[in-house]
Amino acid sequence: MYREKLKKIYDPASIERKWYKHWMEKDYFSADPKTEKKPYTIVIPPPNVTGMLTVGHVLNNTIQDILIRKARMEGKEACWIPGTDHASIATETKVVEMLKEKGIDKQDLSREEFLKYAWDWKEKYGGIIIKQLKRLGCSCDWNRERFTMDDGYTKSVLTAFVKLYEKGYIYKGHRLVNWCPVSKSAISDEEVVHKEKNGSLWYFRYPVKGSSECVVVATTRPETMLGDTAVAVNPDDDRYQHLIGEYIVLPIVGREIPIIADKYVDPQFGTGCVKVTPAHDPNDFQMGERHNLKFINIMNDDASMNSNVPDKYIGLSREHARKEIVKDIEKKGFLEKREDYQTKIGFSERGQVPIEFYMSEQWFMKMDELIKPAMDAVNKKKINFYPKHWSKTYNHWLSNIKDWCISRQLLWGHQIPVWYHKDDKSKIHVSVKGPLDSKNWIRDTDVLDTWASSWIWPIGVHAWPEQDEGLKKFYPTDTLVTGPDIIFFWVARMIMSGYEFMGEFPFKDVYFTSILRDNTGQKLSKSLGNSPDPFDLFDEYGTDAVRFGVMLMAPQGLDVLFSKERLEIGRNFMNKMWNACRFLQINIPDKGALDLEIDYKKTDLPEQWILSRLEKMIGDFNNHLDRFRFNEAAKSLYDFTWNDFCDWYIEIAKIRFYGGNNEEADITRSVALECVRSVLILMHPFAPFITEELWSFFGKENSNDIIISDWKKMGGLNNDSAEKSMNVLKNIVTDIRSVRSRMNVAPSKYSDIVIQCKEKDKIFIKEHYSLLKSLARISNITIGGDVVKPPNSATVISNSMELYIPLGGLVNLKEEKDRMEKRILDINRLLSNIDIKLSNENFLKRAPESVVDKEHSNQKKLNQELEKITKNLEMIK
RNA sequence: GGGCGAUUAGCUCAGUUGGUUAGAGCACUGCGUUUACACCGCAGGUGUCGGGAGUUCGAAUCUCUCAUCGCCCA
Repeated sequence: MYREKLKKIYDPASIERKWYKHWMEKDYFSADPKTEKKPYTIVIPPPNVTGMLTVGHVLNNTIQDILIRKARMEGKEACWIPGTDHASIATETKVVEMLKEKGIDKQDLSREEFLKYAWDWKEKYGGIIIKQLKRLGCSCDWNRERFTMDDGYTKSVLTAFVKLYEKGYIYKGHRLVNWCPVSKSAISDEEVVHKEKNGSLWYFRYPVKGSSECVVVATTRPETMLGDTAVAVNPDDDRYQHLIGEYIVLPIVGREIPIIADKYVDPQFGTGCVKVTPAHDPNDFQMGERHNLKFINIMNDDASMNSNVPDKYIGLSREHARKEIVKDIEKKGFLEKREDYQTKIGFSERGQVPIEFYMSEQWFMKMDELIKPAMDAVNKKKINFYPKHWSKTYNHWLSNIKDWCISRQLLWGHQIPVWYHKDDKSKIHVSVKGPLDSKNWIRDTDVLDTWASSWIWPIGVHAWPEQDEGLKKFYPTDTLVTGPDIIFFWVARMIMSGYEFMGEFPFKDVYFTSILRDNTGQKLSKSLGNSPDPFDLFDEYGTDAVRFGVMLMAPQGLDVLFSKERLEIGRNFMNKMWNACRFLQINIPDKGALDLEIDYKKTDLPEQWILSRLEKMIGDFNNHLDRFRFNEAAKSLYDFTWNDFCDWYIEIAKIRFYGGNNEEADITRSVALECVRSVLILMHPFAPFITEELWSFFGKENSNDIIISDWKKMGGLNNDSAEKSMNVLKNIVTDIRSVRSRMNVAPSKYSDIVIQCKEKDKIFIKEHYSLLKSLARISNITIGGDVVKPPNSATVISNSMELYIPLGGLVNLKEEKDRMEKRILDINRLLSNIDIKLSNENFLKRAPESVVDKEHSNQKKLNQELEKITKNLEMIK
């Protein structure tokens, strides 16, 4: 059958489009819940719906695609469920900014009006990242694409809320929460980023009422003094005993506040006397509760001063208020001193401004029962982490967990399914559908934390709480691939919700990807502008090359310094593969040759060797993938293909193809085809496009597309003795080339060679004359036990044979001598190390026999070599 | 302060359960355009495996300790 020829130049762009379209048309990606086949499922970590693809996504999604494509080829029902996340704060922030540019203030819009804008925004930008994932080659089941704010998913989220509410796990409380003054919403502990900042510590004198005495308190936040409702000392602190129970007249404000005794106060720190602001500090909050203090909230939701402060400060920003307070305190003589002070400040991850501790009414989720099975899952290895050291971080977080603040004062998200009766606010209704007499009720205005939406992703992508066939077949999933930065936000919480609602953990293995950094060590991120656009990389190198290059550079568990240059290795490899195939194609006659079967009995040493190497590579490759060592799998494939197959076997194949023996040539064809096909199969998950393209040329007649071809496993072609013998030949070839290169013999010239060796070696060498002659560029070989060294010849000892290459005047005796002397030094060093071992009785007694044998045989080999070199060195002297 | 990780060739990094004459890519040097590939081939040089101690017959690999750097949590 006629097949068209491979193009001389490999052009990634055209074949990428072609094959993705083909796969979609053939519907290879969709997963059938009705099949008998064993499922293999992954749910994508849903990217932000309005996000763009980053190099991090490339890494993460390539790994998932590798796992899914491999599973599909292994005959499993591979199901990769894609989708996007509504990313409450991030999206709302963007929409608010967009509105601002249009001159619209969010405050002036109703909920419905704002949501209309937000959905428009989502429609406009929502599809981008999905298109990008397709360009990357992801074989997701696109029929199952989900968005966390779809109706079905929303129903799941609200169901989860209602169930937990009914169980008593969700409650409303008036508490101090982390407050982001930019988004004007509560945020969770995990969304607060602590940063070390240079600040000041101010010491204020607070006058004691009815006395001339003052106490000195220190603070990093002077403006909060407007909300002070006590001063506290340690009950055992002798310095202040007489003041406990007395009152302070708060400067500027004039409020009288008590001096209380509380063990929380560290007498060693500062003056041992602290101001207490219960409405703006978590520790002070607790003291406030213990001592029944007043809670005075001094801020608006944007962190400006509210009407609970003296008139002149009302409306000032916290920064401005701070300056004014310090100025006024100083003016009134209450400022003791100011010191430089390093302090950690919590920043809002999204708003990029310092958070406030702010009193407000919020919804919380109790964690104490939910965490128990979740900890168990990882500790008892029902879920395995790769790399496993993340389980420590996981445990530490879970054992220090506090109740989760799940409400957000935002509009974009899942509105909390709680209704308050218009006539009696204390009457509440909690359900998915809402009250029947809805006109009598008002719904809670808050939305859920995005993570309280996405924590049910593995079940919400199906129709949970309905037990639909998708849920039954594809839950639990098999592997989760995600970044370690969301281990708390998402991974831990999915484990909790999965067990809570399904009684089964949502996945078996969690692979934590590398974090990509630039060459200064900074994390690649869009906001820093140091992340290249993956599309530029695809254009420049080809998508397969980027996928392969990224997989090659990302070892399990370590961060990666990413640079474009490191992708070149991927590109070069694709080019190498392409050209190796082209070579093969040129040398395979059109008719029937593609269906040649290997007859192992007729194979010669190089064939046995390359098949054995292939066999080992297949074993290693599978082994690495089973342990999620993607970089090592890629490396095994690369090494075999380049160093064994291309550098040696193809060169040997040329001898066969051009040698005129058709039977030999056909054996070579069958073996080379086996190698190429195996490599293509294993390589397909890493580089799907080029392998499908090449497979269309090299698959057997009428074979399936590679994407659904059978996976490659070891098949018993291991042959250690062939590998050993072949290594002898390869060493001889390399040694001869090395001599020729050193002596500046032109590569185009052929030389003669004289080999002095034992009879056994002579027989072996004679069998492989043609191979040696061709690979080492030799015209005549003289071989035997009694041959003599020709004059003016260079010498090399290879595998206990002495090789002489007559070179006439070309021999550089000085160089020959230096080289031999250097080698003698090396050998002596190695021998003395061996001597030390072999003269150690404990080594002989305790080391395994094979190790001792190896030392003996090395010793023997080295001694033989030493003897021969010494002899030859004598000859040149 | 607690936890985790890193430190191997000029650079970027592999190195599985202790036994290799410690590897790769890039960079560098020399030669080369032999009909798969210059995104190539052949040949070549480079290391006290961060310091110190310990366990062991044997340590890049295990333990302890110190140093430097990074990340996470308080």
